[in-house]
Amino acid sequence: MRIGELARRTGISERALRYYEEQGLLRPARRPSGYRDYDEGAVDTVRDIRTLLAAGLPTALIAELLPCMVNGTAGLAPGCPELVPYLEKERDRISAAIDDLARTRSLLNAIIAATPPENPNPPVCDREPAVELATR
DNA sequence: ATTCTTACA
DNA sequence: TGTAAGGA
Repeated sequence: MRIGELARRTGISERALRYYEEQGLLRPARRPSGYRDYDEGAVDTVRDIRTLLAAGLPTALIAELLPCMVNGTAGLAPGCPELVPYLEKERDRISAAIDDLARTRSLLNAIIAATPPENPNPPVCDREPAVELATR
């Protein structure tokens, strides 16, 4: 099938599918026309790629692990025990990131909590804002 | 009509 | 990642 059909059947944009190929996650054949030609298995492969990306794995690692993954009753799983350490390493990296953000949040909370009580008479900011505050 | 590559108000 | 441009 061509990229359009795969995009439809997976719900993934053609842009993303081409990106996955660029990252070595998909290797579709090419037609004489230059059009990419995906086999049926590509549908499942894309699903697995989405799963792994959602799990926070970097594309470089996904490219290496993907061919070794299998589908057990519990879903996508490592094909052999040797892969587990790689997954655990990523999990630890994510845990560390969560901890970092938690610390950042605490700091921000402290700043917010330090807000002065309601002022009887209006504003005290005499300076003009250095930049426009984005309205998002 | 589809897809391809390249590039970025 | 979206999207526009310019070709096949």
